[in-house]
Amino acid sequence: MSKNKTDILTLDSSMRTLELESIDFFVRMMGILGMPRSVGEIYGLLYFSESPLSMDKIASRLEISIGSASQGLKTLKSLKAVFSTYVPGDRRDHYTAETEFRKLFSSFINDEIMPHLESAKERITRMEQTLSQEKKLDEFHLIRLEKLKKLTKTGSRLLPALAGFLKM
Amino acid sequence: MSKNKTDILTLDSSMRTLELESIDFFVRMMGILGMPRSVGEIYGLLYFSESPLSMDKIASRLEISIGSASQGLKTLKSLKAVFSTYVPGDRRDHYTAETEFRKLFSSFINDEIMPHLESAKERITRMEQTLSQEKKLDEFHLIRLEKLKKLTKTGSRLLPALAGFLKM
DNA sequence: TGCCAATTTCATTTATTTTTGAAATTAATG
DNA sequence: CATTAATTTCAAAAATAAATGAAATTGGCA
Repeated sequence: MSKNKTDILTLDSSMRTLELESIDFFVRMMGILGMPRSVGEIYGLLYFSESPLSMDKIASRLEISIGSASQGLKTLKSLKAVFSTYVPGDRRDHYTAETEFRKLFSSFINDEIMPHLESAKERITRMEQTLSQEKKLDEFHLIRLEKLKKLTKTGSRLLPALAGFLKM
Repeated sequence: MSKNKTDILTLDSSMRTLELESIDFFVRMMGILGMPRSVGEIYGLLYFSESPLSMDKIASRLEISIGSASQGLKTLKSLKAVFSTYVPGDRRDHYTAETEFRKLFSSFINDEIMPHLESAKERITRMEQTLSQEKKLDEFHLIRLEKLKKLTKTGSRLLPALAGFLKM
């Protein structure tokens, strides 16, 4: 289907302007969070789309490959940033953006940050063991380690709380 | 000097273990924040170093080029994550890690996040102008835009407050 | 069941980022 | 102020990440 630009041209030009700004907006936002361009593009497109879009429509509107679209949607689905919507009479999946940012942050924090914090804690435990094997009492390194512990503890308390606290 | 591993071998092996864990720790942490490997390595080395280190000592301990060390220190200085310490009788600069994480977050938020939020706000303003030029009242897109506004507003209030709130 | 559209996967290509290394610059010391 | 150590800069190389495109897989439907 629509490998041409018919879809684009059916939008009036202010809508297209808006769509492009939205895509640009989310490409940058997702960029801050370390997400690849295509992920931001897809989310930005869906965010301002009134109807759910199929994968091939997404790919053709954004002029990216279906491989990229599939990969990007996979990422977005795993972050719960996008979900499939049933469209009668069409066997393709159709996608809608999750627009409650609180949810997005919540799964971003859980999926992308918390695992790192957990392994950081394990590493700190290992460091404590190493240090306690030392005969001499090493004040300096003990203090440094305490700071790291506080850092990870604060992080793993604060971040999930934060997502819950948001009203968006 | 010391292009050989004399420096390393003067550390007893538990200290070296600790140093390596610290480097690894911060390589990963900084990685989450999108910082290159060398930046994490340098910070990790300095974090667990009792004395300030010169650039060439940093480069040789980490086995990275002086170009990388210079570049990485530049980044860390701009983030106020590292500062120069005067060492008598040595004409080289010596570096010490800032260990108050609150400060680090604060300048990270100010330097790396806030500018994006500011330009996001400008983009939203432009989008509102585009939308208001439309004759028909477009409920859907208005709501979406409102959400974006709330997002940027919440972000630019919450993030700086957060850094101030931290006790680390 | 067998067909075919839709989607996923993944090896290869392309683009981007980081590191290197050497030349240029800066700054301290005799 | 000339010399040389220290540092920065930046073009090129190396490493890494992302996108492509085609083959493999999945899953609905006749």
